[in-house]
Amino acid sequence: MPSDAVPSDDAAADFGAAVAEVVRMIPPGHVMTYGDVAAALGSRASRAVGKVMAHEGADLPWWRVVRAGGHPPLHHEARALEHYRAEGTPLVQGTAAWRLDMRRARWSPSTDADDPF
DNA sequence: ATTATGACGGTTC
DNA sequence: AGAACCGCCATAA
Repeated sequence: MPSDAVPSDDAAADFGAAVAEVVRMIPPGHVMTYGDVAAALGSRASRAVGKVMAHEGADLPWWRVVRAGGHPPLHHEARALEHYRAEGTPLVQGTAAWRLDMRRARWSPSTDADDPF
C-alpha cells in the first residue's frame, strides 16, 4: 500500500504546512500580516494563507496573523482581541475601534532566525 | 484549461 | 473613514 501515496494531499499540505510552520513560530505579543507570511514562503498569496488558516488554522494561533494596516482577521476581531490583551500585543485605541500597533507588533521570522539555512 | 472564490494588499474616490 | 476596483496567488469544482 505504500506505492499508492497521496499526491493531492501532499501538494496541498506543502503550502498549508509552510503557512502553519511560520504561524507557529510567531512569538506572543507579536503578529504577522498575511502578506508577510506569504512573503516568508516566497509567495504573495496572502489570500491562500488566509484560506489555509480558515481550514487548518484550527490548530494554529490564527490571532497572531492579521491584515495589513493592523486590522485583525475578519469575523474574528472580538476573539482575537481577547488573545492580544492576554499576550500583551501592542494595541492602538480608536474612537470606536482598535488596531494593532504594527510599529511594535509586526514581527518577522528573520528576527529570530532559528533557521540555519 | 477555465471560472469562481477567499480569515488579502494596495490604490483611488 | 468607508466603499469600490484591481491585482496577486492557491484551491476547488
